[in-house]
Amino acid sequence: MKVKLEDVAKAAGVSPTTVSRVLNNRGYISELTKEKVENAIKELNYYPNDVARSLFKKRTNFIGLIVPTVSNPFFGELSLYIENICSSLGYKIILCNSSGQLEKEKAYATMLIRHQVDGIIVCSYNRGIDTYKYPKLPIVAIDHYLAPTIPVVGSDNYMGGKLAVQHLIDRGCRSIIHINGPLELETPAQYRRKAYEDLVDNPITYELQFDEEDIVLSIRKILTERPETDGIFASDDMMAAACLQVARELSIQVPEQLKVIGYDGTKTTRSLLPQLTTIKQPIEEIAKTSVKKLMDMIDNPECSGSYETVLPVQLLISETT
Amino acid sequence: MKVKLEDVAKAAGVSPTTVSRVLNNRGYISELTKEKVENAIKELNYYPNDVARSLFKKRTNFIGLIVPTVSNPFFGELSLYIENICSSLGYKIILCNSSGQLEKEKAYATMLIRHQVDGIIVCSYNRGIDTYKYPKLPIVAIDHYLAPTIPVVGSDNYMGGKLAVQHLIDRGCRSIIHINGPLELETPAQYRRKAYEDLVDNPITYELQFDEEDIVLSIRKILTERPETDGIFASDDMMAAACLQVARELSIQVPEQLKVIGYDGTKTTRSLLPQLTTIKQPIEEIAKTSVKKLMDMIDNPECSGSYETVLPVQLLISETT
DNA sequence: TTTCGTATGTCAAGCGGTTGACATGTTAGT
DNA sequence: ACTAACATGTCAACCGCTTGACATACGAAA
Repeated sequence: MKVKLEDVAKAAGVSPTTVSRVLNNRGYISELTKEKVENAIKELNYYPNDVARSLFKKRTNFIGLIVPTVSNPFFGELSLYIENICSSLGYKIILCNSSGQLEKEKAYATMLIRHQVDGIIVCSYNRGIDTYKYPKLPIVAIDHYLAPTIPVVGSDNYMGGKLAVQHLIDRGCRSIIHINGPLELETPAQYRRKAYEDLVDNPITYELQFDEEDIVLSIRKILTERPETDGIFASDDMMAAACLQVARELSIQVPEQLKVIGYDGTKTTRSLLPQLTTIKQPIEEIAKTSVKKLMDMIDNPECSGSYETVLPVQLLISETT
Repeated sequence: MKVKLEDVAKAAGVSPTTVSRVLNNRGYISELTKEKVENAIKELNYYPNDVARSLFKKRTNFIGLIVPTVSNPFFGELSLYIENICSSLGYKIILCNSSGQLEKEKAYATMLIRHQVDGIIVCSYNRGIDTYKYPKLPIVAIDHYLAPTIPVVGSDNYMGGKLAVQHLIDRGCRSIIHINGPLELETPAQYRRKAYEDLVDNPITYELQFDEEDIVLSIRKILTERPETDGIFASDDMMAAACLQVARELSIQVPEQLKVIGYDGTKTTRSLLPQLTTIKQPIEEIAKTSVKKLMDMIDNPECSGSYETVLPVQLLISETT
């Protein structure tokens, strides 16, 4: 049987209440008693049961984190920062990889509520999940509009798109295309596209819907069909990498014949593919801001605060443009 | 106030016991009652409190996952698979990024025990954390020897090292060095090094201890000091990428003058740096096996099963060798 | 008619810890 | 000697749900 508070009390020769007092630093405790209790805890190898504690306190110190997949460098990095910050604040992360699937995301949201999480950070695709309307559950969305009442933290996507496209134009590109994934529906990321469409005369946007192999396939098709293309603004670095790969296959010289710019600028990308010109998102800032916002909402259930936070992005020029 | 089981009972005009029966599919319930209860649940927007349930059941369905950092593609991918599999089995993941720091890892282990996790999967560096000796807590380690009793799942590191080094030799390298991080102490990954040292006449292993910039710095130093080097076996793809970067800086032609082989072969690396020759670890298999093993231990507290599982690796030849 | 399986209800204990109320005793300060 | 502050204890309620025990009905099969 597991050691419980009562056992500690017996071993220390004090009452359960006293042990609880020591554990929670409440009321009056003499140094002596405190030591006795602490010794008993060590000797019995006692760990307080946080499930019981949570039940009583109605506070679990759990935060749900829903991302499409942590294996993507952007979300991986974001998750790392979010987890680190939360951990330093005494919160724990329940990790959910939704794969961008509505059903999965719904199931995760339900699970999180049942587990009485204190709040949720969502950076996944799907709208209209009623679960998010659960009374006063603090939720922060990263780069996605979930509902009119849910605050959004993200980077300046319009500016990012503008920086990227303007850079391609400055480098002399005349036939620029834009490639993005299926992710960008109803998200602030649509502003990247908006910027592209605002800056370019005959904007052509490709929306690639499938998994990786399909993406390479699609890009090959695009580049073959539109050989005049001399600039690609990809909506993330993985897409940009796929473009570079296809360009190599087709013996298209980058950056001479074709310039490619990505988006995200994660550490991983910068390590593995430092040649890639890209727009760097302030991932750590996004993490900090979302956690801070969430904490505000948790501590202050009514105050809504600013609805949308937009953080600055940065153009990282390298060798693909 | 939150809706509770009792409220549902009232709304449905039945007893709490009956609601619980519907919720848990126990005992006799007529279709009619079931419907009444389910309707009440929907109308009241009721979510059962899993904290209370866990307390009673002494089962949380939580699995702790300790990794150095999910932002590393290898651990990110591993975490994704582990989470997906667990999720499909009704388990939730508590994510812990230890940064390889002993103190952090200890704190995480304690936290997980307090939260009554049903099991822990560890793929972090540190040995000798007493917490892992907590009575009969099911633990599986990935690629790390934590304690004599804790089962280890990993890939065939010796074979991986051998494949890598033999490949370099076959490609004509005569002066091969090995670079690894600080991670490889007391881990099966040391066998990669062992293989290297077994295959090469004058083995020279560099252990890089610091963060990324330092790594690039160190590699630059190494390549400058040992210009005769014509082959590098890096202990992971990130290191290999750093080598490639430095080679470019120093105008060393890869693969003509220098051949580089990495280790891990994650999807991310294969997307961002498809040119890299590397040893591919069976990440999904590692995830599956560890989860399965953990589940066995959870369901079957005594049975220990095989202590070490070794999964096959694969040489992916590309353009850097 | 008896008995069994079905369907529901009431009740109370329990999971492990927290907390407030209240009692009692010890010190120290005035 | 009297009052506070300090130190500890007992007791019971509570967090929300589960479960076993037990009671009560109803219809159907034996």
